[in-house]
Amino acid sequence: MQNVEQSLQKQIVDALQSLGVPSDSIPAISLQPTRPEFEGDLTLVCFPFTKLLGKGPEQIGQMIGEYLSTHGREVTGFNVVKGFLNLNIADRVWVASLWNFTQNKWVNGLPDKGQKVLVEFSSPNTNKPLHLGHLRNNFLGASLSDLLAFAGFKVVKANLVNDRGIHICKSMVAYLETGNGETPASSGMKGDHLVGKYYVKYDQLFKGQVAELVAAGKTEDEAKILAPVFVAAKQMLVDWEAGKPEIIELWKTMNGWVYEGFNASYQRMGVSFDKYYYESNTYILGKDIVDEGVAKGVFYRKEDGSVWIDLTEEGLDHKLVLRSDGTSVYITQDMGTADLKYDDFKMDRSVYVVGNEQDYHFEVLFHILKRLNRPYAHGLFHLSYGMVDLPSGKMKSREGTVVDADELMEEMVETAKERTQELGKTVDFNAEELSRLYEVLGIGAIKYFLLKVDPKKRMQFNPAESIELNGNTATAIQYTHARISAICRKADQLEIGLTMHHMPPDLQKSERDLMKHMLRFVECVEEAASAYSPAVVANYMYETSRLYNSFFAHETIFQAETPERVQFRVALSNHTGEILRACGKILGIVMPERM
RNA sequence: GGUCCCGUAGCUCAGUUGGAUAGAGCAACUGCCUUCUAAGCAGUAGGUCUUUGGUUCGAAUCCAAACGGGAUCACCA
Repeated sequence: MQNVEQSLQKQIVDALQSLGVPSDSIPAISLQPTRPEFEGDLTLVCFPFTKLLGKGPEQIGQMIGEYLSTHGREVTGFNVVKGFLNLNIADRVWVASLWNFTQNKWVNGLPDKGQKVLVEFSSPNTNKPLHLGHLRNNFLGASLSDLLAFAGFKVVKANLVNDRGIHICKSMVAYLETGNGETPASSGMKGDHLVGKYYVKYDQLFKGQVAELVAAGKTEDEAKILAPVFVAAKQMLVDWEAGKPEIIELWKTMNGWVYEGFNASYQRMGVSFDKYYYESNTYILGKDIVDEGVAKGVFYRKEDGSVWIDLTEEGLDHKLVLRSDGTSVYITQDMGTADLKYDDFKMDRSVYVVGNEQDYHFEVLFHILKRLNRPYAHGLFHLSYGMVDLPSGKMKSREGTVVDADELMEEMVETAKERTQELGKTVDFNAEELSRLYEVLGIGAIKYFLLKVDPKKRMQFNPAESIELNGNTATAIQYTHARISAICRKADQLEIGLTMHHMPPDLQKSERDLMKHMLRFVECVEEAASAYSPAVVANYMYETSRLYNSFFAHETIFQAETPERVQFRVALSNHTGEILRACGKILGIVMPERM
């Protein structure tokens, strides 16, 4: 498509010049796909030229149309409706473009861009298991990484694990008080779920103790500070920072259980990392940057010793970067970690996949790093995604409305299994093939469901209805791929080549529509990469699948009139399959050969 | 209250560098499996693009205000 458009754009510029428009006053020419209700393939909007030429848009359209059909080789006809010049493009141009597309092997990835991007995502707390919100984060981060890699960036995937702090101590306190030495092995529970159980336990203990204290005459606020489990958790945090051996030991043990659990979840999710950072190591970082900032005059110190930055020039307010007691706040260690990442990887860009509730935090962080003249400051990007809501609104752990990631994955794989069995097309699959298929379908469905929506937007998930397997879903796309694979298998048997080498004299509408869309693949990937949006790829993939299905339903492949036409349609199918696999690779969705 | 984000079919979402009569899927209703996989295809119905004003040849898209929803504004992380 790019070739066609570029060539036409040049011709249009020529046409305008021949009509007497000076070349330096010609605006950028943009062609758009012709709306289906009109005849034509590409449309030029002529209104912008009316002032340049002093003529009406229809007249201009007529003149440019005539120029293009007499001077160029692509345009075979045209019509002008109001100010819109609709151009018919010769079928052989589409076929040649697609051939060129396949020759370039763009379905394997775009040329190297010579830039490195670090993508930080997942970043879980080690006190509870992953939930639906984490799934969105992880799938976004993983697919963004694959998308950028596909688009030609060198990508580093980083996970900054929040493995310390008061929330971890809460689980530990509850475990010490009520755990009776329970372990994942003894309880049969996944490690992260076991630790999560004690985090919930802590909350129960805490509430009970607060109620008792209130009954004994304390105010609510006093009670919250005096509750013995809270006191114990705070003490434990102090002991942890002091390196008290038995606390460190317990911390390591319980975090170990959590990591085992997380690793199992990550594996099922198909998510992996190149680099792990741990807050237990990074939380001390950043204080030297505070000193540096004070010395440079970027920060200022108040009489009480606290350090601040004035961001009123940027439209924000004054922000604390170090407490009066000299301890760090969140942003202190984020400054330190930013430096650390750059020291480790010297990346050109750094993406943080973090929920939009932290928009303000990252705005502040990025401003600070710019003020500090960090060399990497201009490559920072916060991929801010919306939360996943339930029909009842926000997920609330206290109300038990959290959708657990492991449970959801299990349920969807089960749903995929039931549906597959109902349809009964997999009788010759062995047990291993079946379970792999259920996994691919179930996990794919969740991924697609979460990825097809623009990351920035909040989205809704209804747990009562499991994720659809019909319509705009991964399953339907996977099904299209399985159909294509069947075509390719049959073609193989008949010894028909899978790569395009025959040019049909004319195209059917469904063939042309599919081809025009296929030719937008590169453009789609580039757009998705620059928008940091896997959703662009997901929508493109669905449209590809839809157009193929339409082609598949309207045209016969192996019964086509001539052997050339059969070969062409086989090749068209095969190349569609390549595109679906490429999109699937970007989104982390496996395309099965059969289903 | 300040700042930021969002508001498109009954529901879930596309479409937003300004272009023609705003698109899919689900749900509802009609057709299509003796033929390459019907997890599909084709069709019907469903819209004052929250509202009002502005910018212009042209606005779902840009600007302003209002209304509605959400987030954030900690010496929390």
